[in-house]
Amino acid sequence: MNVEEVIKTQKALPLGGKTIIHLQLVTNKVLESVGNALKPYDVSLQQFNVLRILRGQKGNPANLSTLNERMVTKMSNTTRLVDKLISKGYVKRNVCASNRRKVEIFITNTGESALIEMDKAIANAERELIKSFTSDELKKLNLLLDKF
Amino acid sequence: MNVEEVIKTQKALPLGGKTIIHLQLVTNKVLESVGNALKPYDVSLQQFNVLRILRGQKGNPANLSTLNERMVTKMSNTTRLVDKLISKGYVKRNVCASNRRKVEIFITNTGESALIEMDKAIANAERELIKSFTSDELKKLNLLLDKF
DNA sequence: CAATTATATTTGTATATACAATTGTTGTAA
DNA sequence: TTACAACAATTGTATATACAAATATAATTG
Repeated sequence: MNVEEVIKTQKALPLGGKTIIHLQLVTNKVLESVGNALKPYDVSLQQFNVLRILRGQKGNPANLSTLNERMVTKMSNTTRLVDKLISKGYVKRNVCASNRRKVEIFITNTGESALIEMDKAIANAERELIKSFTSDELKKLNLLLDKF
Repeated sequence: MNVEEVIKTQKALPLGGKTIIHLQLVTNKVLESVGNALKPYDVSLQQFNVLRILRGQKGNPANLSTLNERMVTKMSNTTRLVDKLISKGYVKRNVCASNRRKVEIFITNTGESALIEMDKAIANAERELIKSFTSDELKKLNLLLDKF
């Protein structure tokens, strides 16, 4: 992906600015590809992400603040995101007995099995995205990204 | 920026998936920082981007399709984005005389001087974002991003 | 030259996101 | 024990974005 070509600019961009734009373009591509992979399951990347977090809880419930902390993008209205997952039957929500301010959110069996399918789709999309990288290059890339 | 720490996961992520998440996290940070830099000028990153494209035209008008092609993120409703820039007095729009389907969009003098201020703010934000990088590292990062 | 197709933009609508205000509950200190 | 502050989630509202449909103009073709 050549930045100058994608945004059709004739003059070379300064290195810093180019990097910033480059990151945005690559991330756009990633989000589009991953979003498409999830389309058949009618969930957004955020929703998928929440399902994965809930599975990671291994039966223990998560409350909203926990979800918010662990999501890739914080979005303040996790309530409504969970509402959507509930309406699809993928998660359940109870008021926490010991502290009625909190809620307990669980993934359902339906959610778990749907998630297994989504995992496959996402794995394919990811494999396709990084197909030009060697494992060493990916490591280098992660080390560089760590510097941000 | 340590991915596992940010999303508070205990187990190590697979390299490919980690890279994908890493890119999102870094880009979130970039967008937040750049967005904050533009806040005093009451323009979004997209709007700033359009102003820069128009300046690059050096007096020549741009029509909507040209803008769309050159924007970092395509968004289909460039009309309304331009509406907002017009309401701020930063750009002007005329119907193209030779082809009445097209519009001609120009940056105004007000827009040019505002843009100079925004440039400074963006340059500061970018400098801050990439402060831990050597120029060589930035080059390497761009080469790796090209592989997507 | 009338009808059709292609082009360029605009508009409508649904969904997503950000931010602030509100509600309900719990903890705490006078 | 009654205020008051802190906490957790929810709701309201404005703005942003994505996608499809509609409008207006121009080009093409029989």
